[in-house]
Amino acid sequence: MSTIVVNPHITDAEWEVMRVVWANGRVTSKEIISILKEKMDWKPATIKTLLGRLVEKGVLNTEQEGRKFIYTTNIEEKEAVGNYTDDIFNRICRKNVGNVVGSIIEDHVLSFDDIQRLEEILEMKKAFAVEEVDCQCTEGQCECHLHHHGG
Amino acid sequence: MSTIVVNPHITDAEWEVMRVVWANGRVTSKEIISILKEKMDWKPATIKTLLGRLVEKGVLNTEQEGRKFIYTTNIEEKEAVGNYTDDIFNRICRKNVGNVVGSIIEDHVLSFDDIQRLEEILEMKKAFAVEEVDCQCTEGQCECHLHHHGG
DNA sequence: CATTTACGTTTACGCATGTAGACAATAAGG
DNA sequence: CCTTATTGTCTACATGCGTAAACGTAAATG
Repeated sequence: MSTIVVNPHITDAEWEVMRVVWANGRVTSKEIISILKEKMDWKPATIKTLLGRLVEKGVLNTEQEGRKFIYTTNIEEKEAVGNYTDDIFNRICRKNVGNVVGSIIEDHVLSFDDIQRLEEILEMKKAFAVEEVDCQCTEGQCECHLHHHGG
Repeated sequence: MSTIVVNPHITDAEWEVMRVVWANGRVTSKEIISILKEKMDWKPATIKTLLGRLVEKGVLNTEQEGRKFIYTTNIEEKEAVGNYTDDIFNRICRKNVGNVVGSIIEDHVLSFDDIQRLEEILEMKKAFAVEEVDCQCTEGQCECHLHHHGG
């Protein structure tokens, strides 16, 4: 039984549905519709479409239970979030990752525990830190190469 | 002179073009086409379309210089990246921001300087840290509320 | 058993996006 | 001045996405 899980794109609208599935584990369309009723100004049909697409893409599973279907996820939230964050960091120069992380931290509220955990992670990262991060950008797509052709 | 800069969406393809503009400041379409020639398997026409759309959206400026146009950005990279990162953090529970940042750090190479800078930022954040981050999710979209209705 | 209700599937449609050819205008060169 | 090359604009088209109505089918209910 090999569950092949690829990396399908979860769109904005679909993500709203996925959050409900991730938070609740086993849900019916009815529950999802009810939970999203207020936040999203969607007709039930809209959610049904999204569910259909998510099943089609293999992001969600269905098990028929009596007359209704139970939806479960094939992709954990952590994984989906990871894919999403990877997208960002593929859009910037690697040399810049530290700065972007810095900005993220500055812009968000953290708990004491969060901070402590992050400090621990940083402590561990020191063992693998480099003098200068390697720029992997195509020449002309980041400033790192500027000194190569004297601008 | 008030430069009103909104927050238009920069698509994946457009981003490739923007990176060239951000890295080089003042560029012609010819330069962009040349820089992206190998990385993206695009016909020159494709880049022209993207440039047109970016100008239309107000992301890029054009100044006519002789026969050709010089493209310059209206939106700094940092800002665009910020918009992008905000998207992610709007997709997850605030309580989870710390963990996501932790994963990002774990997954990327950092320099000693990066780590030190991040440590400094964390140090400063301690002054504003909270005991527990406030969950702002719609009920049913994250696990924080689970204990409210005993599931 | 007939009717109503609930739920998934099919169809629909406009706008965004990736990709690019065709066309127009203008500068350069002969 | 006419031809050619260059560069921006217009048009095109398939697919993805947001949004939703219509439809079919099966379960619940009377």
